[in-house]
Amino acid sequence: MFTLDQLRCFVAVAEELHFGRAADRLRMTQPPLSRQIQRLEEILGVVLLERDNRRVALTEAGRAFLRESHGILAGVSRAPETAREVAAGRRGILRIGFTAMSAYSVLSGILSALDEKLPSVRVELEELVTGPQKDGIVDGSLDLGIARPPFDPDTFGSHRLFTEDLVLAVPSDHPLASATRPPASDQLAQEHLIMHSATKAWYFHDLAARVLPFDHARAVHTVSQVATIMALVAAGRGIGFVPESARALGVDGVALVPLGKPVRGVVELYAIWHRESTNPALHRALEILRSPEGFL
Amino acid sequence: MFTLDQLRCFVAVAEELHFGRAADRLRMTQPPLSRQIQRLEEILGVVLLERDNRRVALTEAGRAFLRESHGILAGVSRAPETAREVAAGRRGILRIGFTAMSAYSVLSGILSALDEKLPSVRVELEELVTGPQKDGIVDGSLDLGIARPPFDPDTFGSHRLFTEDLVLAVPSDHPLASATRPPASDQLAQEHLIMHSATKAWYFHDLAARVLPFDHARAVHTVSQVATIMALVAAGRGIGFVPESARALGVDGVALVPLGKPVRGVVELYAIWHRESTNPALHRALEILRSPEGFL
DNA sequence: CGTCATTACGGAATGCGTAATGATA
DNA sequence: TATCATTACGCATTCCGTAATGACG
Repeated sequence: MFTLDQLRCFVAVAEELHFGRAADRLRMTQPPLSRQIQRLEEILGVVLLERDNRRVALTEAGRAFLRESHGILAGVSRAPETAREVAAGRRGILRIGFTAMSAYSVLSGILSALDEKLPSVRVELEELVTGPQKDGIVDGSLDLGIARPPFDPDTFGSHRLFTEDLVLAVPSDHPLASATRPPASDQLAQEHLIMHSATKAWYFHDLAARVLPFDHARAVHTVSQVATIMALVAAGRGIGFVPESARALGVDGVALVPLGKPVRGVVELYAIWHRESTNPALHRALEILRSPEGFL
Repeated sequence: MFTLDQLRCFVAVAEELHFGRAADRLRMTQPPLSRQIQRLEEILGVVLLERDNRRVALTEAGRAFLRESHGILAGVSRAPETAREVAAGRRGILRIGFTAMSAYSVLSGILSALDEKLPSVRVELEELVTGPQKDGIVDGSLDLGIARPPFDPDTFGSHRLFTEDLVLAVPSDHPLASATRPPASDQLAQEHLIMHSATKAWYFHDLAARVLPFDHARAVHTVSQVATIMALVAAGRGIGFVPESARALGVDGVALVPLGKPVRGVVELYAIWHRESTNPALHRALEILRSPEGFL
């Protein structure tokens, strides 16, 4: 089979149509150039250049081979740069898992920052709750998760992206909506409570339970999505705890009431990744997420 | 710069993820394979394979470089075959010039035959009268012409493709249209004659003049295209000489009247080419045009 | 101690450059 | 006779294969 050097020799001669000038361009002398062309033709079994002692011209086959050669050499010069860019994390694929609610807080800022700082990194997104995100990171199908704590620090690296308050979602016409002070426990005790699922949304479930010890019997619905709580509250089925970013959902007929100091900043969102990931694009992305100016 | 051998080595290892099996597949021993990979990584300045004594895995950069390598090697294996096919005339470009009238006789048959016998030869068509076809063939912008004689046999190779009769185009309601015998010279002498241009369509001009010595004063129009003659005859402006294939134009109100023995087969159409053309596709095409079964 | 990647070393082949040849205008 | 591609030859480099080494389970 022919070599890349033979290709480069042929391209030079084909473009110069002169062995002397081609050799000059290749920083070599004519004789080895001549032999490389001969050898290439011999290997191919095709005459590429019609030449006598006065004139050099391409045959039709030579023209076709020249086109192919250009393509090959273009690939050859592109390949190392591509590999280096991937190795440096400036190019590649970053598969990100995110919780539905993060789309209303940090996600768009993260995506904009990645787009700006790592334009050649392709980002693939998948909406998943925290559990499946961890699974995906462990089995390698995800590079980065945007998820709720806690995480096993032995397998996951993590970085806190965002904290927000837990607030109370009540119907707009409810007395609590126009109260000037945070509601007291005994005020809440009288309300129907729309709870998060203890299995599918245990993060919010546990958070709410920690903030307000409550009687499970009063839970009128058990849902897994924040947006569903908002809809049920709007429908007058009860009240519920939601993160403040639920405000971005813009559900009519729902007011979000602050709960006071104990729940200030208790809702956390983390970036998580596999500690042993070798994806360079991930590490570049983490630098950006951790940088002082952040991603907003 | 790296070599194709290094690429092949890398691809084998990347696909097998095992130096021993890869070396086996490449019909070589492990040590040189190991060194080739090391050398490739050194040249690129990038780690392509994560390996310890038990496990071989691709890095992200390695995955990217593997994709590029596949592309390069595909080009490398395609290029020689392409060159050989072009050299054999089974692939390439054939630029054909043709006269407008040939589109009503032989052209479509020729194109079908080329399409069938030389499917990988791309045919480019240009409608030109004989003069410019010759120019194009001489300066190399055309490979094949479909033109009217004569040709200088020193520069042009030629092959007669088609002969047809010269016929008389008359209005359908003209007495000559319903005559049972070819018109005599004195009958024609009384008619207005629509003549071909002596410069742009000298072939038909001379042909008509040879068949029927006539008085130039009686020429009422001078046109360069057969189709124009047909239109003028239909409009009742006179009569004219046209090749029989003008019937395919299907102009209403025009009857084509035979002229008798002296003009049987006098209209000729030739394939012409440069005697020194080196385009292999041309020679394959000529084999087809000259073959007994022809191109119809 | 067996497996598998890597290093060490000797021999063969490939490819360069200089010098000579040949062919053409 | 000048130009330009090609052949001849000597030297350096590269690369293979065999043998030895080293690390890990």
